[in-house]
Amino acid sequence: MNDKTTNERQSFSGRTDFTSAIPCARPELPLNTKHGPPLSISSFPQAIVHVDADAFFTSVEQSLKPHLRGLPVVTGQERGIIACASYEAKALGIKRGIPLWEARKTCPALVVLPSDYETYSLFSKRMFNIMRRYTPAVEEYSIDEAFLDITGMRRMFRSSYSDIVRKLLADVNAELGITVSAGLSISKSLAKLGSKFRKPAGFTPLPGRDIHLFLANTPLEKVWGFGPNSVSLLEKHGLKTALDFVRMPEERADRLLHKPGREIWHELRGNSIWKVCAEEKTSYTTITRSRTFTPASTDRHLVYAELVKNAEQAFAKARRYKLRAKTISIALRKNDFHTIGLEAKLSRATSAIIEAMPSIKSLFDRLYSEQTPYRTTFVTISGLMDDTSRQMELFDQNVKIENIRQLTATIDMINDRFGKRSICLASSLQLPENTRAGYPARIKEEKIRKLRFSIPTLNIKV
DNA sequence: TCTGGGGTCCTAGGACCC
DNA sequence: TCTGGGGTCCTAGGACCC
Repeated sequence: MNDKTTNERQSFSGRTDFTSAIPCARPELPLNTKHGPPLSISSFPQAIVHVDADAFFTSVEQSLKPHLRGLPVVTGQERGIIACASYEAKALGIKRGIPLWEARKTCPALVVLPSDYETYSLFSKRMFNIMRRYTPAVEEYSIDEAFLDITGMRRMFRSSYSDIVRKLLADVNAELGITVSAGLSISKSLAKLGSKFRKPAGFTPLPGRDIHLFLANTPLEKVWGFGPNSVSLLEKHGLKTALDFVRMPEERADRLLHKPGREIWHELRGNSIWKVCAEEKTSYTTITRSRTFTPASTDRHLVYAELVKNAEQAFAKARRYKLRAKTISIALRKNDFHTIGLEAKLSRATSAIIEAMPSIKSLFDRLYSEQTPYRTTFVTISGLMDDTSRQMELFDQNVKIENIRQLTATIDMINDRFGKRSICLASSLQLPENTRAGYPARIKEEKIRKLRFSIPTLNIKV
């Protein structure tokens, strides 16, 4: 028996350090009777890393503005709600999602900044580029998270997987002045659990033979893919930890939670189901733009203008990705958060908002009711398809369509050069009467349908 | 958790066809 | 007219993610 490794095995429940490398040769360990034998892993083990930046937005701000380091900083000024809190702010009990006035009450010295997404995106890109120096298999999962597949990289770097990750974290820290945390294991789910285990600037390797010990201390809600509904269902069946979940037969996991549950079951056992996907996102199935305005408004023109603004942005994004939309839906959210919507199919898929304007106007007129305060407007375009092929339909007014295409392209160019909304639709400017756009793509009357928005499920634990 | 903004995937069930 | 079985496609709604 080996004392060192025994200590390491206890490290998940005790808070001691756990930084052993995945591929190190260690003597066979005695079975831990409490948590049972290790899980058997059938697939070829891969080395997957999950990197998660610590309090990303505020870290970027503190990196760029050294006088903010060590201070409680939050972003989200423009919304009045905290989007990100620095670790100094978190230490004072200030969390994401709470209103600013409340946070200021707790901490009068709080530094409140507006969110600067362009800068954050730039840092994000730099961070991913640092990762690509280690492996081309980098999946940009979100602005501040990535998965890396470093399987087979040990020889090239002449070091263990753990040391590769440590070096990567050090590079990010040195070059960007921000800290990130990482997990290293044999599946995405496990790597993700690892990166969350110790933050900030933490690194948790999770070797296959110790998975069961880690899962024994992982509550269900920490598992990637288990939301409130799945957790409450599993708890009703007497489960408490991720280990309870993976110890049940696969068929039972499948019966309770279907395909997603079955996949999580495999992932947590170290059978990698979800591959690291390094391909850049090139398309969308839906594009949504929404905006909340405070206070809520009963002003028809304002609400309509906000809606049109969303539509303009949604179509602009569609054009950026060379897509056109067949379906458009709009929704309005009332002050009580009740949300109503309508959806319609266009007679022809389009990427030009002026073609869709009659439909938007018509949907809005049906949906809007006077004297009702609305707080949010939504526009979603879907049924998106490739817009690069110029297929003219036989009976369409081809000249008109081509004119619209050229007009739209010109407007895009001007807005690119002189800034967003240099040219925009008059109806998005809250003018009293909207100009009628007499363009051909109209909704088919019979195609309009009501949208239902479900109220978030309440999970009451008995 | 006092509620911003942007997405994805899965499943069940119905329509439709042979 | 009655009848069987099976496949595909689409839609609505649920659940989850950052």
